[in-house]
Amino acid sequence: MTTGRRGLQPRKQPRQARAELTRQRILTAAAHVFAEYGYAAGTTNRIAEHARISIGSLYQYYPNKDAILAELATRHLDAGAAAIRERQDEEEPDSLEEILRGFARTVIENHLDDPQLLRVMGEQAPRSPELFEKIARQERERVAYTQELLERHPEVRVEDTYVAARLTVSTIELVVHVLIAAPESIDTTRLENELVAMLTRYLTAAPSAAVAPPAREGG
Amino acid sequence: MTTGRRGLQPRKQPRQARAELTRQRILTAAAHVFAEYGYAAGTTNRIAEHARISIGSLYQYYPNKDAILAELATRHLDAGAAAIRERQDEEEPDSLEEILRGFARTVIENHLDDPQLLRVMGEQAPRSPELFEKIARQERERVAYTQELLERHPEVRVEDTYVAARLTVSTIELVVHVLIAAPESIDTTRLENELVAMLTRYLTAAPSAAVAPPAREGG
DNA sequence: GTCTATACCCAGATAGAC
DNA sequence: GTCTATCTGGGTATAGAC
Repeated sequence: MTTGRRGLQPRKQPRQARAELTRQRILTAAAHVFAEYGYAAGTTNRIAEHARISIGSLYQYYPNKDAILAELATRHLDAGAAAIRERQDEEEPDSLEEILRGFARTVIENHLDDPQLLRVMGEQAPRSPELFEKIARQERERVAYTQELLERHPEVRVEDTYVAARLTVSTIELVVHVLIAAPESIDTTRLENELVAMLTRYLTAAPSAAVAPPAREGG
Repeated sequence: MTTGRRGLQPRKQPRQARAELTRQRILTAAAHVFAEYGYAAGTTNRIAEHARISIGSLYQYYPNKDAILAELATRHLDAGAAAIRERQDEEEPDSLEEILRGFARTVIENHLDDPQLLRVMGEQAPRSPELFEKIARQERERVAYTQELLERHPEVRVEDTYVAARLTVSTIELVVHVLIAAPESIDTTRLENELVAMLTRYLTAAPSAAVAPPAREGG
């Protein structure tokens, strides 16, 4: 077995497969390193070290540090979008509460694997214009979808569906984001229940009831 | 008017006053620069430039970059804490709704002057252990205070006051934080109303009502 | 007490051998 | 295609003149 060959091709080129594997190793290492050290201290050297490849090799696969984080972020975003779309494809439950529950659960599940990394990505990462735009677009899509939902659902009672949709989307994402990553973490089922309860009541109660104080001087 | 003197003192020494003024200049410049460029790109050179002093002078007043940001953060935190305490000293309104409204309004007001800076501080700043601890302590205090409030208030109906308190505090702070800084901003009064409505309904409705689906098979 | 000039540090990125 | 060794850039921080 010298420089073997197995036919006419110069070599059974494993380029794509191996390369893809290496990329994956780098991403996994990067996720670990960013989660543990944060963005700034998550150096490419550390990432390479943790991936058991040299720094030179790392730069064969990614042009720079931001590109690595951007790919992690993109994958997370895509996974989230896919999960939501998937859920939408199943037929929608009737009650608003169950719809919200599905939404909350999806977001929670999407945050479970590596809350620390998610925290770093969401909070410390410098967002490139493209990434920023991607995030913004996804946000807008969710708000639009939610607004539409609020408008067609008979249980809903809110004055301004756009504001309500933004509040709903933001609340779920933000609260899940920080409470999952919080040091003293909350049971996820409970978190889901409370979020759902909060939003359901908000969206289905008559708007004026809670906002205006009970008439005081008779009328 | 040569090197004038006005009495026996070597000179009306303006040390403290001028120094304090310079510190303030630096802080103001830093706030501007951090808000505009973010933490990493908000270099000390830029800060000095914007404050119209030399980089050398800047380091006469602050030992390093983090110290500058830490002081900005500390001032914000202290201002917030003071505002809340102040509000507590006035007598508390009776209705839960008005209490929550006061809380929400205070947080909103505290975020109005420089949302961008707040965003950078909250999201990108490397938190030193001391600063981190300070933030955590303030968070715990607010949660504890809120929990106590929930426990003694007759309108409140929640299973777990601790979880409810955390959710309440997190929701107000997070949602205000991002929606104020959002590109397409929401009217603050509306934001306040919606938040108050959401939380009031959440905290005062009977817990089981919204969580359990309406009985389906008769019972 | 303020400045200019510069030293230092270290992470990102590259060159070139193998 | 992977490595080691090295360069580069620029931000932080300091030295020393004035």
